[in-house]
Parts: sequence; C-alpha cells; structure tokens
Amino acid sequence: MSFDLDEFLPYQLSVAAAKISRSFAEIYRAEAGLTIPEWRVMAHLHRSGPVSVRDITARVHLDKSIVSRAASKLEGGGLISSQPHETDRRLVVLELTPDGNALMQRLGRIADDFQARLLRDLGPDAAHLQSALRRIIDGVP
Amino acid sequence: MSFDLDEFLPYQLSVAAAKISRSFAEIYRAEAGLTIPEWRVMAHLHRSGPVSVRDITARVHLDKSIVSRAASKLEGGGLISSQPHETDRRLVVLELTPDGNALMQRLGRIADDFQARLLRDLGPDAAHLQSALRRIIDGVP
DNA sequence: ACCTGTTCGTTGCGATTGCAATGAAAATAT
DNA sequence: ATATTTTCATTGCAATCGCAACGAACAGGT
Repeated sequence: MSFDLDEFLPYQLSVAAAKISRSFAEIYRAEAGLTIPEWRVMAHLHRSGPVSVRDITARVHLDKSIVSRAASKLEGGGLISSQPHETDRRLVVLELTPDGNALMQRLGRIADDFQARLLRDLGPDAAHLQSALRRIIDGVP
Repeated sequence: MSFDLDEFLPYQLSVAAAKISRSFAEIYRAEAGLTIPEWRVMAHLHRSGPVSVRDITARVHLDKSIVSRAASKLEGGGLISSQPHETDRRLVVLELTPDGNALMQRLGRIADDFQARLLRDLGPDAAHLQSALRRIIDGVP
C-alpha cells in the first residue's frame, strides 16, 4: 500500500481552503476591489473599533508588513483613517471611516449569506467541520 | 450585531490550512529539502507511476508552470526522471528514480504518522472534517 | 495533403509574499 | 539620568506564485 495524497488531511485542507477562498475573494474583489488581506483588516476593524496595527496582526493571522501595506492602501481609498496613539507614539491607531463602515455593512451581509449557503450545502457535517477547525486554529499541534 | 470574522468559514479554513501546512511543510523541508509543490509531485508520482505533467497538474491542484518548475528541480536532484512520450511527443513522462522511490517510502511513513497524530488530536470530529473537506473539494462551489 | 484550431510544456513577467533590516519610541536596567 | 534592550511600524529585497504568451506537436475538417 502506498501513501495516498488525496486522503492526506493537510493536502485536503489546503485544497479546500484555496477553493473556498478563491470563490469568496472573487465576490469582494468585484464588489469593492479588495484583496484578501484588505478584507481581513476591514472585517476586524468593523468589529473591534479603533485598534493598532499590531492588534490586527495578532488577531487576523497576517504578517505586520502585509497589514501595514493593506492599511495604507485602504487609507488611500478613504475606507480607513489612521492616527498616532495618544500616549504611545509608536502605535498607529486604525479606524473605519463612515465610508468604510458603510462598505463593511454591505460586505458583512454578503459574507453572512455566503456562509449560510455554504453551511446548507455542507449539511450535517458543517458543525463538526467548524469545531475541528477551531480546534486546529487555537491549539492542536 | 456586526460580522464576526472568527466565525467565518472561509477564514477559518484558510487559517487552519496555513497552520497545518506550515507545520508539515517544515518536516519534509528538514527531511529532504522539498517545497510543497515538489512534495505534491513526488507523492503523486509515487502512487501513479509514470505520468505526464498535465496529469499531475490536473490531479494535484497546481498550475502547470509550478509542476514544470518543480519537476525540473526534482530531476536536477536525481529524484525523478523525464522522457518524451512514446507516441505523443508533446508529452513529458515523469517517473520516480530509485532514489526518489526510496525517499517517498520514508516520507510516506512520516506523513502517515503525522496524519495519525492529527486525527487522534482532533477526536471524534475528524471523520466529519474529512467528509466535509471532500465535499468541498469535489463539488460544492 | 493542407489549413485551422487545440493541446502540451516551458518561459517571461508582474504582483504578492514573507523575512530581515531600519528607525523611532518606550520600557527596563544600571 | 543614562544606557541597554525591547517593541512598533514601515520599507527593501529576494523568492514564489499565477497568468499569459510562446513554440512545438497533434487532431480534425475540408
């Protein structure tokens, strides 16, 4: 018996993630011209309110260079604003502009719809899928 | 209620896949100096026997340019051999060398161990996870 | 047989990524 | 108070990726 790549979990995860990511990335690319890192930064800001780059970096699983570049592009597009932190002047505090907030409200609904359809298509395994993914994300290996 | 990225399936999938991939990629990088595409090509050749680049491309979810470059590096390292197809001279037939075969036998065992440990850590959700991933990979848009 | 369209693999090129280096600011130690 | 070390964010740079273009070989139609 030889090793079967198709049954190998890291491979399956990688292929499935790439497929879903592409499919959803295409939506907010067409809808708002956002890349994946930009989308993640926006989504996090929408929920967290004003936070520094390092907070986003930590919570959104992106390198700080990527967050930094995404932020400067989003700021250029008027979707977020940035200002130095009040007391600690190393930090840069990012925040959604009204435009950015409006966009995220629209995209949030679209994302929820996408998720709902996905969960429906996956059927009863969906809950276990999410539970396993959470387990992987915060802890397992 | 605002949108929660942490509960968003495409995001969870992407983060989980990246984490597992890194973790396993580090193993065969240290073990054999292989990259992810190279590993996938090797793994497929080990199971399929001699096949053309386009077959690998189709089954292993990599662009043909990536398979092509991976193949030429593997050939340089003496792990695979390539020769033109007998009747269709557009095709390049790839095949593991004895060295490549021996390496894959070793890596296959390591991969199986990795998978076993992962499944054990994930517990009862693991089966559902794989079933959901398979569903995503071949079908659900 | 000839012509057109298609398939295959390689290569070029722009864009993206991750890592390391940099410089500014703050925390900690002496 | 000064010096050393650490933390942040940005920037530079090399490596990688995906897409498109290309040349070679084949298939199908006329």
